[in-house]
Amino acid sequence: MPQVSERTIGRLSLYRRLLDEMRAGGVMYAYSHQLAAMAAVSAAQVRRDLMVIGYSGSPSRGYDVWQLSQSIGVFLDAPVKQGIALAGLGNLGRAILSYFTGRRPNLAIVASFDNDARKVNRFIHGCPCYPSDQMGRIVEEMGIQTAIIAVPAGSAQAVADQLVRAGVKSMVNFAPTPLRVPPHVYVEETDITTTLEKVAYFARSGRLMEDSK
Amino acid sequence: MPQVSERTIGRLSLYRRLLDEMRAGGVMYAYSHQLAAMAAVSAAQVRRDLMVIGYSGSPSRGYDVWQLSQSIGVFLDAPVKQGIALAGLGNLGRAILSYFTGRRPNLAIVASFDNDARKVNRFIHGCPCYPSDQMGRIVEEMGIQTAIIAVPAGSAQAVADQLVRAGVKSMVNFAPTPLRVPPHVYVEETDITTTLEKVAYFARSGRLMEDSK
DNA sequence: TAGATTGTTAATCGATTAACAATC
DNA sequence: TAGATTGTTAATCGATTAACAATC
Repeated sequence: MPQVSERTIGRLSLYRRLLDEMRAGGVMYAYSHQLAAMAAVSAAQVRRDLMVIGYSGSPSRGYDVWQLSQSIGVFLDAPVKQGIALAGLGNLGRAILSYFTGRRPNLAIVASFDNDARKVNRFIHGCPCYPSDQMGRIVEEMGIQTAIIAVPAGSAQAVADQLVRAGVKSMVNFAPTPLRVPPHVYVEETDITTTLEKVAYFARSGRLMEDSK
Repeated sequence: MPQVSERTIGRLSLYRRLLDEMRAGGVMYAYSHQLAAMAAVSAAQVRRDLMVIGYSGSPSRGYDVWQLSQSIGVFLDAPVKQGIALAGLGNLGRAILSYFTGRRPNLAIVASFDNDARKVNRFIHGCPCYPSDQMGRIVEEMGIQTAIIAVPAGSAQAVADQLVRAGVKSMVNFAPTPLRVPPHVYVEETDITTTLEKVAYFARSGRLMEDSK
């Protein structure tokens, strides 16, 4: 398998979503420039990304929508079921859980953790919720390698450390504090305050976009 | 004011958060390499970013933590109060609202919108919730230029169109469908499915990180 | 065929890093 | 002073785009 950059992975995921929408609309073939317009990238970029995963289009008809969606799936999806752990079942944790449940066949949040006695030892959105102090043991036993951190900033680092010790290899961090992890662990930071600050800034200045046109 | 890239804005926001933590811990001066380690960038990058906003450090003591935090604020923060609209008060909308309330003095979610009769015409987390069909009028009257989209995928584009017509210039989109907007509008896409797919991919392959070391 | 696409390479572009004289 | 920092420029790196022969 080729070495694929983070951005390419993100775009492939997006292409698949767009393709699935097209397929639902009865479209059978798509040209690179159509996909490009929807994904807001260049047509050459689309072609290059698809080349990377070894998929070819036809000069006359473009890309077969269904087959391409399948090919992206082969590349992106877990070959076997891959469980995800969710730390923290506050508003955000529950939103993620309810939103993600059932989206991808081989990718599911299989265990969640919280301190709140009212949530613990129950099923929430179809997912079992365990007490936080058993997180390390359960994650290790289940062989979970991916985790979502949706706990308050104050406990995020401690939770991350526990997860890494339990064998987790990649995480999404929603807590507003950057995590320090060993180099072999991949962390995607998604901080809402930073995002809002950025967006508010561009609402005021707006110049970057104008200049690029 | 200089032209500043999207990434730089994001890093500045992060530096400020780190500086504020340091300040809370009683630290008065910070060197570029300290900030760099915490933000996971190079020291030269930190220096360059701070140069961009016109802030200088001292070769002997590094950067004054309090003054630097202030300087970043002058650059990043809204000079006057800047209101944000929130479309959709499901789990995710409420999580964003409760999380962001009171974080930034001049940046606040001042109006939220939903269809649910049980939420409408009440204050939720201190923010008024209005019926969705009045969104355009209210956003326009309040002069709101930034919006958060936290509605289901099916209605996201229609909501975005309404917001753009009402004068919104930048948005954060949490709905799992890319938005089409005029070129003068800035949109930050934050799709949780894509993020999870990406992170799960790197849990399996993990090669990108190993190679970069 | 003619036309618009494709895969693929070369050129471009921008961000990041490395290097170094100036500074405290 | 000596040492470690700083601001600032040049070199590097990687991603993106432009270009074009090959293809249907």
